[in-house]
Amino acid sequence: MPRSAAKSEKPDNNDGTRRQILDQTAKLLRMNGYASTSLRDIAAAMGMKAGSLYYYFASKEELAETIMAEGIERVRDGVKKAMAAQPEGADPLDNIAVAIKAHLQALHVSGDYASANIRCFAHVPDEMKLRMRKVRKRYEADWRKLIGTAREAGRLADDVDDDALRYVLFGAMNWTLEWLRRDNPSPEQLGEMFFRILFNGAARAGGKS
Amino acid sequence: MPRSAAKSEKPDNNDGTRRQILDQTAKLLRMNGYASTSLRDIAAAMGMKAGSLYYYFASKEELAETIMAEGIERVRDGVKKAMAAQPEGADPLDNIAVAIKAHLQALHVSGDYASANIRCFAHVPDEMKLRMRKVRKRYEADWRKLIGTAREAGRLADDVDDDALRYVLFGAMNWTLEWLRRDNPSPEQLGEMFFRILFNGAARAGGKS
DNA sequence: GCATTATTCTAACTAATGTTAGACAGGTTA
DNA sequence: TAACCTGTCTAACATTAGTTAGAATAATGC
Repeated sequence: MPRSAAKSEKPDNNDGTRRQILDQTAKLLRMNGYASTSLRDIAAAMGMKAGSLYYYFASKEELAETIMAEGIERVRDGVKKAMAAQPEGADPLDNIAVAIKAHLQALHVSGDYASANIRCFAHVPDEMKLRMRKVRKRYEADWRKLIGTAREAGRLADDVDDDALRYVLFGAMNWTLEWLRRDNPSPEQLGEMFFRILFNGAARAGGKS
Repeated sequence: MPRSAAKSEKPDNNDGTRRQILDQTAKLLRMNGYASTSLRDIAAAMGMKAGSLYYYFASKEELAETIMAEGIERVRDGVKKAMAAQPEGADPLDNIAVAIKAHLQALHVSGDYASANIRCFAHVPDEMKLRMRKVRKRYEADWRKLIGTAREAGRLADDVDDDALRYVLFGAMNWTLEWLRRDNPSPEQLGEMFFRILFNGAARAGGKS
């Protein structure tokens, strides 16, 4: 009898081989990208043969899509959990600072899934890109809300565009994948500094501009 | 007799077929990435056959590397030109604002080369990545200097780290490739807003934090 | 017009890719 | 023991990749 619950034909338990395949593939996708990661590479990392992967996934595309979608959801969950731990009625800007740290944390600590998403998105088949955009939109909506709340609370400058602010935030955070090394500052320190720059400004106060 | 000058065996003129190949390839690399862009795709876009490309380039790698290196150099030149047009002794922060606009301009107006670089860097062969890093370092040094000058002039806040500021800048600017559409604000408007946020801060002045 | 050079094509080669069908071993159930 | 299911492997398939050698075409110089 299959170990999985009685609802599905294919194994979808999160503890066994399937999860290991996802983990290994996420790592490879993050490092090498979509097209350069072959099923034989993945199988080799698992100590199996390429054909065996089809017992768990219908195609390379399904495998990759599972990882990339989960990547966003993990970051989303990380941010959501961090927000839930915030006291009721906290300063909206504090909330954003916490969200930035949570996002960076999820991205860099065991963040192969999220990294795979960001790294592979541009080069993935088109239909898959469409579905992925929907998942991204959901996370984007979370940030819209975060920023919107700060706006309503009068905590944001009048001449700052909310969309532009969100784009700058995402850019600063996700771009860390391009350069962040093991010996770099921790996500906490980094998030602290990012918030400092983006919300208080890098210019010395009382400058002539 | 070859049309090119007498120094080289292979054509390296910038006006003919070779340049068209580079242009078409840059567009494809930007759209589809390194591994998903085949020499047959490139040849088809040129109206030629794959084998013919080898008359101009020794390998796919050389072709891609030429484009990616040139991509950075173009942005670099764009910023350099913009800086040269600045008046002597201009405010260092003004210079940075101008540099941001120039970078965005180069990235999005006929910016297939630079976009190809950013899009493909992570998935390119390792030795090539090493060489590319050197080119990137040169451009990075330009920004180090820009920021360093502002720092020395006392125009930057004491508790802002120069490296972090540079990373945030690069992230905000380069991440626009992930979302910028034709109907979005112009590079000038965008650069204006980015500078506004990053240097004056998104928070309303006189807030409680 | 002839020889030479520049440019492109043809046609193949090898290696690698995603994918599939069927065999095999091990354990489980009856 | 016999039947069955799970997980893996074998071995191949069609396709596509980068690359190459040599033929074919077009332009140029004398």
